[in-house]
Amino acid sequence: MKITSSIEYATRLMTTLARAHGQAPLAAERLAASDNVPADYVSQLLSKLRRAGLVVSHRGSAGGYSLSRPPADITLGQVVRAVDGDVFEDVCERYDGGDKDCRHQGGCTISPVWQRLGTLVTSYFEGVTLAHILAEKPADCGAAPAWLEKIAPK
Amino acid sequence: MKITSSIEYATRLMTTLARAHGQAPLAAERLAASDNVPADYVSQLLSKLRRAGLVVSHRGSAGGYSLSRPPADITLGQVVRAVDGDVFEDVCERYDGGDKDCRHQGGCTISPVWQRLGTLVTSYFEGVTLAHILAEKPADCGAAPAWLEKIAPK
DNA sequence: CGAATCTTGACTAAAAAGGTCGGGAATGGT
DNA sequence: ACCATTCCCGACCTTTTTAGTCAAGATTCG
Repeated sequence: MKITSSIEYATRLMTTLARAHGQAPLAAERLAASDNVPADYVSQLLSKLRRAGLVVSHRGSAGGYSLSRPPADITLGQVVRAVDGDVFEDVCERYDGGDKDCRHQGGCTISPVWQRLGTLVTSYFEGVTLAHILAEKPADCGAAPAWLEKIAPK
Repeated sequence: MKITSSIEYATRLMTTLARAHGQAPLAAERLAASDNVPADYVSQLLSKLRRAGLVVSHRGSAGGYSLSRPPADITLGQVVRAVDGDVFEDVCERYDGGDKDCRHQGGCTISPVWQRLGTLVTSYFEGVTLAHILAEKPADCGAAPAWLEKIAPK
């Protein structure tokens, strides 16, 4: 299980856009450079983010992208769904387990485990907004900022 | 993000073995048939599970596999690690984000989000044992059994 | 008009997932 | 001792997904 590059990249782009919220739009090429993402790939991701309604674009010189709404109103879940489809794919639909082990037969003790994990991950993503990410001061990887404690207490 | 077939299959196999714990070993071929997993694939998975010390094998006729310890002492995390390596891959190691966005530069506001998700998923997997899965009566997919509430309250 | 910028879809290369195959090495029953 | 049964292991193959590239076209601003 892992975070794909699409998700990583899109999150970086959105974070950078969030930082520039209220200011002039940022061109794809500038975003690519500042976030260290391949330029042509950025366009693709931004298009998806636009189709999902998370960013708005302006063409022409001085054009570019900006957030469609305040950082606090955009969740990571929305970003992930925009670029990668479902946050968590339903395993029961892919491997139906023949006669014994999945819901298609109505008797299944394993599925609830996957279902609940899906819920857990999905609600985690829904709980994190761009504003959360911005609010936090740069910190070493692995440090758990305070706001995360509320979403995912341990 | 999704559950791979290796994980799904391995979980089925382990659950079946757990059900037969204390009884005679089960041959790979029988396991394959009862869990509806390709036979040659099963062997591969069982070998990995054995190398990880989760099952023991017996050769010869009447041979087969059985759990190496009681179902309550085997977690899903151990199963996942046995067949798929890390439960959750560290995204920071793959995409280092150049100068700005990751720990390599010591300033990173996004990484904690992935780190915490990793922790969340990992500890979820660690919290579920084969005994938990066995204890639950067959139920429709999506139903959340009581014991899951303790591990992943919602 | 023309430069800057987005838009789209097709294309490709590399990696991972998913699965297959075959030859060999133990083991237990008879 | 023999032999069927079963595990053991690595190499191989196919398909899907991921990651990235490219080029032609459509808008917009100055």
